[in-house]
Amino acid sequence: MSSPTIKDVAKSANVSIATVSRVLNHSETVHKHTQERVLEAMDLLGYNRNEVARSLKFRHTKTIGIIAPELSNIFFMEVVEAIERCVGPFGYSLLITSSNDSIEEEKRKLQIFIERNVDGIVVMPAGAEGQHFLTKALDKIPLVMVDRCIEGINVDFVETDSRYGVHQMIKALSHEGYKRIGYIGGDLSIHTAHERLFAYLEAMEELGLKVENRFVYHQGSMTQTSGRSLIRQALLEVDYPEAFFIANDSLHLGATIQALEMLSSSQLDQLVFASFDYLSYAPLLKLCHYAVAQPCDKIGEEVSTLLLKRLSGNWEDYPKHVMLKPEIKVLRANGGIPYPLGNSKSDMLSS
Amino acid sequence: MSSPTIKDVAKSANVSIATVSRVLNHSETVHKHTQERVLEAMDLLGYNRNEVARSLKFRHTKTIGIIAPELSNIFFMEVVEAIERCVGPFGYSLLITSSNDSIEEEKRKLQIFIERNVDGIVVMPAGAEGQHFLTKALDKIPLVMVDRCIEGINVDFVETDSRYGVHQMIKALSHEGYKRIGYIGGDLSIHTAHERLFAYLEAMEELGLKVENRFVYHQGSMTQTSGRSLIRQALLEVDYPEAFFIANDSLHLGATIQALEMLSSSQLDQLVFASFDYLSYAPLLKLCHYAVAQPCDKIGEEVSTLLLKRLSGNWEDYPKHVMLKPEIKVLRANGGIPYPLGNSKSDMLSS
DNA sequence: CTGAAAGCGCTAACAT
DNA sequence: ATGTTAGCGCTTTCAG
Repeated sequence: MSSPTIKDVAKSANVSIATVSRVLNHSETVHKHTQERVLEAMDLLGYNRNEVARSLKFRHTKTIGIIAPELSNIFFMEVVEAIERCVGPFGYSLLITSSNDSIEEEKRKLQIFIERNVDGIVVMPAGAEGQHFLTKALDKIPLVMVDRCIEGINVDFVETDSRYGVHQMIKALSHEGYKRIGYIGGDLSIHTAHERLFAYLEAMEELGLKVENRFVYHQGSMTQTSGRSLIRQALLEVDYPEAFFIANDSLHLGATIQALEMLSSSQLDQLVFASFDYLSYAPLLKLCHYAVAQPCDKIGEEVSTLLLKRLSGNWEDYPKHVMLKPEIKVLRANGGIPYPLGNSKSDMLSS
Repeated sequence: MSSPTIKDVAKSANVSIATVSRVLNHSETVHKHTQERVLEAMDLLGYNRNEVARSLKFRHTKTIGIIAPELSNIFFMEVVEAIERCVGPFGYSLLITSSNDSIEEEKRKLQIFIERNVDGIVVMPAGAEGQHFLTKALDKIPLVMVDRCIEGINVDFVETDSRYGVHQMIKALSHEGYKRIGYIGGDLSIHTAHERLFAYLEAMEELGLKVENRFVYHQGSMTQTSGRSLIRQALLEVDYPEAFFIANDSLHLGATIQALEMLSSSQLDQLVFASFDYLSYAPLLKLCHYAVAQPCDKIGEEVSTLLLKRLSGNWEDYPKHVMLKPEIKVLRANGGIPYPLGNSKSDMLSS
């Protein structure tokens, strides 16, 4: 009928449930012979430990809740995969859910995680609003944010150095001779969109390049659809710039596809991109001369380390902000040309 | 200190725990005034329901376990997203894990799911071995397989009609005038690799096209890396075919990138692909004339429907095999030309 | 070395 | 309308 419990095993092996529990937990204090009988009984009945009962007893579930804006995004999933590799060996499983880029949904999912007693939470926030992270229950649950952070919410946070990455992109474009560089990004309420726009502005200024506001797009979500429509607006102008920096891979994908559709091949030869992110299909983005590759594995590792540390009760450096250096890719096949890396404030990085 | 329980709330509101439980469960039989007091107490203490305790009581966890060969694969994650959309409204959360394409890992993850009392399981099997799915515990847990099935394991299963898709691809290529069509796939122990190879062979025969075994590759996993190395072998021959059918998107991606690296642009003009899968970056796969787009959302829906049905105790049509018709894409921008769809055995499908 | 019993947080008879 | 209590499956003192 219902799954066998230690009670059933105990009866079958003619011992008490305490003894069954002992062999389950590899206690040394149980007689060889008894142990065998118990093991046999377990086998016979097809017994499986009930983790939810243990969870109730121990007040931990050995699960980490993860909230991502979408699941079908390679970047997010690569860091999730890395997290699983890191925390899995410690017995943790992942409860993964999507916020669908909605704060409301994020709120709901967070509540579910709390009620399910997850031991830790990692979230890639959907937006700039984060009051829901201030709830009392979260005082006891380690929470680390990834990729996007929220102003006023001081929690452990790991991200890639956007500023460094963007500066390198603009520098590379400039070094190649481009003076007019447009920008394609997303709504400023998205942390990375905000960071990257300002880094772009800063870099342009530093290099003495003029920013043409008409070609600086920062609206909407950072999706493929948005990428298409933004670049479309630009390409509809007669005097659009030859180069664009694009703030993430979805936008980049959309922009490339749109450009391929709208432009003749000679026009295409005159259009160059540099962008954030470098994922599995990056080699196909032919207009791209330079890209910033985020260290997904490393991000996952850092998140896990932080989580495991908090889980073990160590809060000494809370809240910690870890900033990872990305790798700069020069796509020579597409026309990118190597340039001197680094700048006054950052140190060298291999490509 | 520790999270407040109904006990704390009861004390604070000066009622019994039963009453607290009643307001928690929206029982009608509690006095308005009492209810208010309880609600206030909850609010004051920051009470959250403990789902683990409820799970123990109810013997269900409201969670569905999902095992995918990898998480950073858009196809898998799109179906997972669809599943979440379908079962979420019924209160289910997803415990998602990767088998890393390893049977051993799959076995381990399955055991974890059983011990955690997931209510249902969906798995995209890593390989052709599936003895571990025969364990007694699974008699009580609905399990549905997706995309790949395992011989001898009769469970609910939903897949895309590979045969139909492949036939259409070969037909399209043939209609466009190609007579020599190679095949790039994976190890036959992978269900889809097996299905698609035989469909290819069958279609070639049906159309009176000669199969050249030298250019029929079916080995290794269906990954980007494998795609690169397989097409490389082909392109190293002087007389490689002008057209190839490729069995999935990762292989396709690898093959395209490799071809782009190895071939001159005039050689590239002479190379044509048709393939299974059509994902977000598909428009960039320039060598592709035709593609089979799997209905990810529909797959997720079917899986969910089946799962929910079993979960509600309805096993009447078990084991059910649902086969979904894919959509055929003609990539005109890349040179694909529309052709008469359908064949003697299948009915028409819009493109 | 083994057993009895309490308790983790909650629900649901069964009482009152 | 509300309180008392047993019990979900397990671990863990405390006794023997």
